[in-house]
Amino acid sequence: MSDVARLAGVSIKTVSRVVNDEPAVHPDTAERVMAAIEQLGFRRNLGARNLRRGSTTGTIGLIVEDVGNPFYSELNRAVERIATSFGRQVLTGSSEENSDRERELVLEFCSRRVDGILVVPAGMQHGYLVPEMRAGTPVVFLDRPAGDIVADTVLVDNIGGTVEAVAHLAKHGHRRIAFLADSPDIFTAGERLRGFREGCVRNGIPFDEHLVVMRTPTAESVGDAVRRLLTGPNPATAVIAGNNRVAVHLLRALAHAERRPAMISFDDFELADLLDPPVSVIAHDVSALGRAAAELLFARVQGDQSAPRKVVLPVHLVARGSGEVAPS
Amino acid sequence: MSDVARLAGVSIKTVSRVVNDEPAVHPDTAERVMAAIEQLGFRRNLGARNLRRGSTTGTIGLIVEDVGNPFYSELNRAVERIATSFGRQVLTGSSEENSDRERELVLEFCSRRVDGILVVPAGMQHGYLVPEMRAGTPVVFLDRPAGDIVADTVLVDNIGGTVEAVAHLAKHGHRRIAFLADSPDIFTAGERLRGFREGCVRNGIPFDEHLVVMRTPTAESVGDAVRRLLTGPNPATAVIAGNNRVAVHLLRALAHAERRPAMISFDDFELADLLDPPVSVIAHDVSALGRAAAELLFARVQGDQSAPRKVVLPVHLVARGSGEVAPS
DNA sequence: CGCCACTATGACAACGTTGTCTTCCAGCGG
DNA sequence: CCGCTGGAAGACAACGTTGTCATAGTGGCG
Repeated sequence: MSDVARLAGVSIKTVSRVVNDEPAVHPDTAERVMAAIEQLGFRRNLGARNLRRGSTTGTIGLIVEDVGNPFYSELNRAVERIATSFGRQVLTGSSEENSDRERELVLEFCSRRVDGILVVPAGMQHGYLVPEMRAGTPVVFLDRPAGDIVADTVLVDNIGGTVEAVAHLAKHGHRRIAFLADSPDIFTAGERLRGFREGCVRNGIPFDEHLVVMRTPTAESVGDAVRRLLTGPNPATAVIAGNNRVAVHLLRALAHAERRPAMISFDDFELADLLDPPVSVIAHDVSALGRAAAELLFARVQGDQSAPRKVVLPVHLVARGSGEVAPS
Repeated sequence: MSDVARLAGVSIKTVSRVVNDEPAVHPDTAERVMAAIEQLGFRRNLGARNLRRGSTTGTIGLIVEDVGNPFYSELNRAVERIATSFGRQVLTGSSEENSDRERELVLEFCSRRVDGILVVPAGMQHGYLVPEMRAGTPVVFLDRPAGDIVADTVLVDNIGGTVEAVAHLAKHGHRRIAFLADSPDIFTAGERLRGFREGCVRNGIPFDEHLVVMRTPTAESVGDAVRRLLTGPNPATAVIAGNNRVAVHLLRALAHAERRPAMISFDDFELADLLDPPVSVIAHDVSALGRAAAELLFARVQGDQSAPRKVVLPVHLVARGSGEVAPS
């Protein structure tokens, strides 16, 4: 800036006035300054500006499990849209389902003085956030709640959705329904399991823990589960996939099976409708999830001091065929 | 920091020494300072630190068309991995295929003094980048080249891949091959069209521009194209989809068609192998694309001054069935 | 002609850090 | 007892901005 000032023959303050479109600058002077800016390729340093003004940095942080997972990237996009509408930029990070990494990312974002943080938490302990939140950084949890603190949270109806899935399969005659989900450490997986139990109870289906497999979904883990649950003397006739990753691995494992069970996936996913048979899903609006969380965050950023809110978004069953197969 | 200093009964500089793990601080003093930091929830302001030290901000910018598109989110993830390994954070932004928005994002990132920028350019004019690059912000273009400046670029072999697709279809007897791609303004779409022409020439297929449709892919635009190209007296017997978005819309448009053409998609996509028939694709390693670009960027960040590089990554045909259908 | 109001500009401090230099004090050898 | 060394800590300036206040010039009005 001082280079610009020297070149334009004005003081540094006048340059500041010009870049900030302040009035009270003579048009000729402004012209000279602009020319100097152009010539030197000057660009004001936002970091210094924010420091001096004590203003917000105009950034928010978003932490998800994996920005490459279509579910989270859709979330990311929805958040970005809202952020853009509020003139903010988004710092993203993948926690890789590791609570240490989550913590590291959050604290790093706080050091950067983001205006707020959206987090799909990996861990169950969030005490480390208390000083940050007290210091004025709003935090909104999405898809999963905070472990041990009260904070704004936006979730989907995990239990209700899974209950509905069980009911749907029961209606089509299934009595042996398998439940394949991610590790029970993950909130959504645990809740969906609860919904699964509840659904069994409500539909008079005896809950059989041998039909439940909860592990980080990989081709191997899901393949193993499929072999175990769907063969033998008393196999499952239907499967509920606890999330989109499980569903994809499940589909691949079933691709060459001689007998395919009925199937319902929690989470919709691209092309589910074009498979053969099309995959029935418990769908929810991922964009709405991101939007709701981001809007809540910006309300906080703008000073909303009301009590922490908990929002639960609805889910709905989309019957496409795979869940309507009768047991054989 | 001065609050911490006051509480610990030391000078502000000593606090600085403690938070920076500098030696020459008495253990007892350090203890007192740490306690004060804990008690006050102090977190050092990275912005101020970077300003004072004149160091880099530890962030890079990534601009893609749409962070929600699985192709770009995979790219994003690969970039994030490299960035993390270099201790950097990633600011992301979606240009929405709008060159003004691209420019805005780039300049905003520059104002924030990112250490470097990765961009999948939307526009063809990048003169605005010259001052920024001269000022020392490295920029690497990925998936598409810069319009009118020389800069590091990482691409995939668009032409070669499409030539291969045509050859494959020709080998299975197709002579009327349609080419459906995104708007010709987009570099990759244009290159793939060139590959398509070249493939036709090499295989003795007369190039028929009526079989080429290049428009932003939506359900409508692709649906229209399908109706036009695949019905009538002399329909196409095979289709090449110019990218993953076109492919998805194409599949949906073909879902209920009585006669399905052979099909090959440029870009692999999730579940392509599980459709019926499985979709043959021109695959390339999206993660490798992001990795290569990010590694090149960090080489520049660390002072590599060599001439701008242009990297072209290979592609390969994955035959799964949809491209091996004989013409009817 | 003197005073005022107003416009255009600049000097200076401060934002939260950290690098440099200085100060203070204890311990030690001569 | 003196001077020297080295460890511990502080004073101060500076990073690139901008808010506040001061200053210089200009034109109008009584």
